[in-house]
Amino acid sequence: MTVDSARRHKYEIVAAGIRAMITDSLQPNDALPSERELMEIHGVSRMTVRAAIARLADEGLLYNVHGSGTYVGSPNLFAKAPKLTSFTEDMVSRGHVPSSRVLEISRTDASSKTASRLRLSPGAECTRIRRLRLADGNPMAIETVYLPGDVLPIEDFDARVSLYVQLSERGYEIYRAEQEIQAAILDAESSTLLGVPAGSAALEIDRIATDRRGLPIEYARTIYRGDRYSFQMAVTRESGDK
Amino acid sequence: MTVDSARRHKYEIVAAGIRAMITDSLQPNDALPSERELMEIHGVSRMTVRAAIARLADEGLLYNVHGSGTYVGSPNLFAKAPKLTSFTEDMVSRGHVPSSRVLEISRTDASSKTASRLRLSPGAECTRIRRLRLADGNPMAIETVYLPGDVLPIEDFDARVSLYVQLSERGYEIYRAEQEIQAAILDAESSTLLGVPAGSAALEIDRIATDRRGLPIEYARTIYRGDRYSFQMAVTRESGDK
DNA sequence: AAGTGGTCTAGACCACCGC
DNA sequence: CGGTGGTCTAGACCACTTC
Repeated sequence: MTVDSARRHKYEIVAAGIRAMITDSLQPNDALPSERELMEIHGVSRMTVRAAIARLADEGLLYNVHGSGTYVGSPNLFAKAPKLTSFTEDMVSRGHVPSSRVLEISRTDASSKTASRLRLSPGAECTRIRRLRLADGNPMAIETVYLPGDVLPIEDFDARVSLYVQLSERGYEIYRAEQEIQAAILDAESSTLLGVPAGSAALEIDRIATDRRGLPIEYARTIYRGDRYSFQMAVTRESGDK
Repeated sequence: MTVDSARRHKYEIVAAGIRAMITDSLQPNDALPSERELMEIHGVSRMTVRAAIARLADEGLLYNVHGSGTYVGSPNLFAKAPKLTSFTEDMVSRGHVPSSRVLEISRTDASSKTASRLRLSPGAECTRIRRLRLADGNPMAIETVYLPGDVLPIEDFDARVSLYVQLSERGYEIYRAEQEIQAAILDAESSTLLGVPAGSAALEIDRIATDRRGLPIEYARTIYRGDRYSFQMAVTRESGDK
């Protein structure tokens, strides 16, 4: 039984019902009952059925064919579209146990580049946190985070608590980010920290994270070991169209 | 005037109207008229207004705050969520002129890895196309594409026409893909082709592309010059939730 | 308390697919 | 042609923010 009585919205109940129907008795590319049939099955209006289906289609669990029907997606397509995650969340979702070692916490004046990324005036105060990030106790990445000074003053940072949780507690809710993924080669210092030979391949991910209003909250540069980390995602054609 | 009389759906007309309103007279974080007001302005029902707003919010142009209003997003957040693009489309959107040089076209028996990626039986026939990809005449990437033999027999391939167009003409509509982005280091052959020193950093993007039903159509491995190419995208938190 | 977006109903017509 | 998903209407109540 997948009944979840704690759900608040009807479309969530319907979505759960469809999920159960798929795992119980449907194969990839099988047709779902029509939207009108699902209305009667769940005793809801068509819009509610469609809201549930839209949700599941976003996840790649279903796909629609206009004029024909709604079908079950293929199992190898369940990989989800990329979303904004902290290192901690990312590692947990990959089945690793995350941890970290603080390399540096300091208050600095923003460089012109950092200032423009965080939309601060040049030379404004910011907090810089550099950490070695580990997965299952093994070095995975080196992360350098810059925060505007008033977002998280250096003296308030608690190394034992997830950064995103600390930010949330102070009223800064990260919502959106722009990321850039580049290839890099490890220098002597980084390769030593990560425990690989100098000159090894690495993945560098730069991120500017903002709240809903577009106010920059975090600029992070993370250097991942190329031999242990890759970035995976599902993409579709005609993103907004359809 | 942004009036587009050729639009088919009402929500597209409303969306165009909101777009014009933003560029004409609104600043980031300004509030939009309420949904009820927009109903009257455009003479449509509320659901139509909401469909238009949802569209624009997906693009990052707007954001909603429950109980408060709908607001204009920040201009630096207009970068869009990643979507499935061919090399040609990707380069054009970056403002480059794409071209390519065919290095190899052959019919091969799928290796066990390739076969499993394309969901073929091991040793099945497939078409392999290896091309040097250029942007503005300069080497940018080396792309190796594998297609199931019945999707595009080797003798039907036309090097002068975009691969995705050829596939579409044969009834294979690519819709979705899973991509993996990794760090790599160029070997002697690749670095020569790309015109950079051996040992340079590179970005490797592996892609399995399928149609709506999840049927694999293409497996592509592309090695990009690390000094000229980076992968950029916008991500949000709580992808499906909200 | 008033106004906002979020969910939901019970209908309707249209565009498209397959027989 | 009937059945399907896509769009749309004109209402309603709820959850939340703001004052």
